[in-house]
Amino acid sequence: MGEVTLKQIAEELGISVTTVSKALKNYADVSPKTKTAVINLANKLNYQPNSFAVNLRTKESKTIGLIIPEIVHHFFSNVVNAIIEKAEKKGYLVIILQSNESEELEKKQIDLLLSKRVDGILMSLSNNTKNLDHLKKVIEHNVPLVLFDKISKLLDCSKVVIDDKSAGYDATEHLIKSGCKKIAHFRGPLNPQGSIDRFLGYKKALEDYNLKFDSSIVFTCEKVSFNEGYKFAKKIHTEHKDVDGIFAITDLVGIGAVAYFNEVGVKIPKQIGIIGFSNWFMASVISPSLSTIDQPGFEMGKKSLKLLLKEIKATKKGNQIQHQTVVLPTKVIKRNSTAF
Amino acid sequence: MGEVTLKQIAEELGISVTTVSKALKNYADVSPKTKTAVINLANKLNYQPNSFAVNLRTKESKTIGLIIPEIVHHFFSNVVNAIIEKAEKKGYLVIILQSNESEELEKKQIDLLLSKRVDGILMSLSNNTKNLDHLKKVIEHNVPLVLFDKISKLLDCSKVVIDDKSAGYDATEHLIKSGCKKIAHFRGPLNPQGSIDRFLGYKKALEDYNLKFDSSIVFTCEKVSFNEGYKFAKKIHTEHKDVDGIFAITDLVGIGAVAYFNEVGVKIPKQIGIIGFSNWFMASVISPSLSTIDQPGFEMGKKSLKLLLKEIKATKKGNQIQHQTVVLPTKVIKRNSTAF
DNA sequence: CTGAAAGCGCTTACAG
DNA sequence: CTGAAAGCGCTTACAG
Repeated sequence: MGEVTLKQIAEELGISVTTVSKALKNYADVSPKTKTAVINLANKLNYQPNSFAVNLRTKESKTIGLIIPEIVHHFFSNVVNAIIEKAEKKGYLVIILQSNESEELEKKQIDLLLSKRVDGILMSLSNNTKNLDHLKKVIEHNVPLVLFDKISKLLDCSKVVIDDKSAGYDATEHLIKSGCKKIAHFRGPLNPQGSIDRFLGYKKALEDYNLKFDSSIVFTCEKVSFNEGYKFAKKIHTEHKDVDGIFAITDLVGIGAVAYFNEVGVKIPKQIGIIGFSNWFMASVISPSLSTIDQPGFEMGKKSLKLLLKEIKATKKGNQIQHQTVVLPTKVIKRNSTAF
Repeated sequence: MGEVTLKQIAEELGISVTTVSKALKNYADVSPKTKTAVINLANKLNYQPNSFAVNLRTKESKTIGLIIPEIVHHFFSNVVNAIIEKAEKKGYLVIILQSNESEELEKKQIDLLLSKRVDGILMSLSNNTKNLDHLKKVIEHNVPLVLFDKISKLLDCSKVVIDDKSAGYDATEHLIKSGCKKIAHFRGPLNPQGSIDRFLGYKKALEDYNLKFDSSIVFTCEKVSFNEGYKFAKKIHTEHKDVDGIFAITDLVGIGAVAYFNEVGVKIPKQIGIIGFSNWFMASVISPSLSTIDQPGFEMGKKSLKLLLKEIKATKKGNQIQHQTVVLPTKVIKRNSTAF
């Protein structure tokens, strides 16, 4: 199939490429008659502008890049869902890359996206990203960048987050108000700000309610996995019999704990209350259903994209960009794993 | 930041753009001295070829399109995971679009990808796609197309699938061998080939083992959801007390059934055996854990991509393409929801 | 070993 | 209202 070009239409109609281009773009200075003739022929030939040529001329790709740690993940797949759906409606396509929690891969991917000349980049940092030079490069290149969920406070760009500290506080407070007196925390890795903040919220809640903080019942998940939840629950059960509440960094970890206690016959929430984080579907259907914090993935994707498109538009116009940080609300979802 | 171009390098070095281009592409007919000088300066200036120009010249975008029904889905997110990971390694970027099970959207997305001039398209059909003209268009445009999982037999292109009929047979046979005498099926929607084939496999197994087929215990899921599994389980429990086995079209539906029976105190697998389909993580951690059919999503993504890249290469060379259909193996995963 | 020239397909400032 | 011309940044066949 020879692709139809402006030139072909022009020749067939005996007019210039310029006029064809203008007619198709509905410029005012083309006679209605010519316009109609061009449009009809273009339709008949099923003309599609060559986007490579358009890109080169306009210096826009109408494509945005998205980097997330992993796509097989309840929260991120929801964010992705929102982003590609909304982007499509606005005329943008989305290239998705996974960092697999690797700083090195993340660096390469940024270079890739930059060399592809995406119009903007949306991303959530890998847990292991410490050096931020690759991201500063994006900013220096004047490519709009919006960070969501896993962000770095050191980066001068727009961000969309939840308040992890207050969410961690709420989760812990919910356990306390459910009657828990000794609350363990299965925390996330040491590096990411989100898991630090949830931990700080946990600590603050204990403090406010006069419960002693005890570092021996704070366990650190490296992988944030079902197995870690299971393993730490076992540790609690065998070495810390007095613990009567657990705040798990994610639902998956919480579900691991639930599975362990179900197995050994410890009654939830009677003997121990458990709350997770994220509100993924699974949490609502296990038995007992898991109380959790609702983390609005779809909203976060939507908002991030909106901010990015705004910045892309501003950059194009050469306007100064006002970076902003949007904090999305979270809420406690009470289910059967906590008695309240 | 003014972008660095070949022209700038050429001027700075006092040589021609042609030579710069050749040096950077390691052509043989450039003196080592010139080559070194060019490469050094290019590195120093952090030169990146303008991909828009390269695309226009080479008529390749090094980008492939991927359309799936939905991304928030265990099976598809695994396929996507494989595709973007492998594509990146091969120098291809992936644009992902969701059809949301809409034929109309799917059509639009094909046009979008075609107008973006992706080098090839990977896709899994929406359940509601009946007219295939948009896909024939892809083939006519000479853009390589590989269908996976949800395919149409009417399309002349490469395909990667599982044998749904034999997998459905295996699932049903597993229930029979576990001692079930009256087996219900919570089937998928009427249109997609996969759910038809699983149903046929179910029917065939009943036949082979001399169990009577009874259409009143075949329920059709429109949404393939947890709620449908729950609802149909309830129907079974109240109206078909003699049913002692259920083959659910997916794990999610199966888990809905498990949830219902747990709630009303029906013992699984003692009173009723249940098997799902797909082997998503959740199936392994609910209680009782759900027996299922392992559906190799990652493998399917990997294989589909491999086929597509092969066809892209062949098309570029103008070679004739041999379409092929790859059937990936599935296997029964025995867990605690079936007694065997 | 080097470079002038053509061309990929489009857009747009400018002249008439 | 129309079109010739320049140009986006690259690649490559061709000449020397």
